Amino acid sequence: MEKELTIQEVAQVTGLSEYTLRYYERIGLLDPVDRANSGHRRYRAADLDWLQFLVYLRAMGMSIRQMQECAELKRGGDATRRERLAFLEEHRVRVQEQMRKMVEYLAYIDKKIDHLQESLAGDDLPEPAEKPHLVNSFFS
Amino acid sequence: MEKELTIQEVAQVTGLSEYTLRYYERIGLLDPVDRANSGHRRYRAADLDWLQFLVYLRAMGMSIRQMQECAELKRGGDATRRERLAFLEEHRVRVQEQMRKMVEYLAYIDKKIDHLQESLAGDDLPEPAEKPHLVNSFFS
DNA sequence: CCTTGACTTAGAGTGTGCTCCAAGTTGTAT
DNA sequence: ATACAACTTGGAGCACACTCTAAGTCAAGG
Repeated sequence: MEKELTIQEVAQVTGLSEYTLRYYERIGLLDPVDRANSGHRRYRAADLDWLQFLVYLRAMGMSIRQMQECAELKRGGDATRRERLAFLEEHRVRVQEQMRKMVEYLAYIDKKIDHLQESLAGDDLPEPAEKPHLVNSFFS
Repeated sequence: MEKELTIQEVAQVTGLSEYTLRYYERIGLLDPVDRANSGHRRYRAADLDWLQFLVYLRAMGMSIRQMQECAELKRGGDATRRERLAFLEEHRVRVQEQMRKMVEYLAYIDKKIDHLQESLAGDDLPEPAEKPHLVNSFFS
C-alpha cells in the first residue's frame, strides 16, 4: 500500500504552506488530490514529485501562469511530449540568459565593493592633498 | 554646463517607465530631482548613475524596501561607508547563493530534458516488450 | 489667441502570488 | 459526551511593484 501524506506533512516536505498547497490545487497546478473518507487530502508520491518539480520551476522564476501551461501539457500525456520538451528547453534558455546577466551584475557590484574597501583603507593614511569630489559615493 | 535630461530621455536610457521614475522618486529611491523653471524634472548624470545602480540591484532581485535602505545609506554620506560595504557584501552573498541553487535546478531540468529526448527517440524503434509505467510523465 | 504635447500632482487601480478568515465537518483523546 | 485539533470550502484580504487616470500647468508653433 502506498503511503499517503496529509497536507500538513506535504507542507513540511515541500516547504510550501498548506494555504499554498490548496491554492495550487484550486488553480489547476495539481490534479485534484485523493481524499480520505473524511474529505481530507491524501497526497501520493506522484503528487510529491510533481510538487517538487513545481517548486523548482518557481524557484527559477517561472510564473504561475506558465506553470499552469506546464500542468496542462502534463494532462495531455504522451501526445504532448514534444511540446513539453520545447517548453523545458525554452525555460532552460531563459534561465541561462538570466544567469549570464547575473554574473555581469555581480561583477558590477564587486567593483563597488572594491571601491568602498579602498576608500575605507585610505582613511588610515594621512589626508591626501586633495580628495576627488565624488558625484555618487556608492560609485567612488 | 552639465547636460540635463528630461524624464522621457531617462526612461529611454534606463528602460524604466516615466511612471516608475516618478514612483521611485516619490518613495525616496532617488533624492528629489532638479526642476526646470516649468517644474519639469531635469536629471543629472549623477541621477542616471544612481538609477543604473538601482536597476541592477532590482534585476538581481533586490526588493524595493531594501533599495530604500540603500538610498538611506547613500544619504548618510561618508559616515555610512562601512554599512554600505556590509550591505553590498551581504547582497553579494545572497545573489551568489541564489545562483548556486539555480545551477542545481538547471541540472534537474536538464535531466528531464534528457529523459524526454530519449522517450521521443524511442518512438522510432519497434515497441519495447514492456513499457515501464511512469508515475509522472515529466519525470520519465 | 489657441492648440498641441510634454510634463506635473495626488490618488486610484491592477496583476501576481499568496495568505487568511469564517463556518462547518471529521477524527481522536479523555 | 465533550473537547480539541486537523482538516474542508468559498471567498476576502494583503504586500508588492508598478501603472494609470484626472485635472491642471507650461512652452512652442501656427
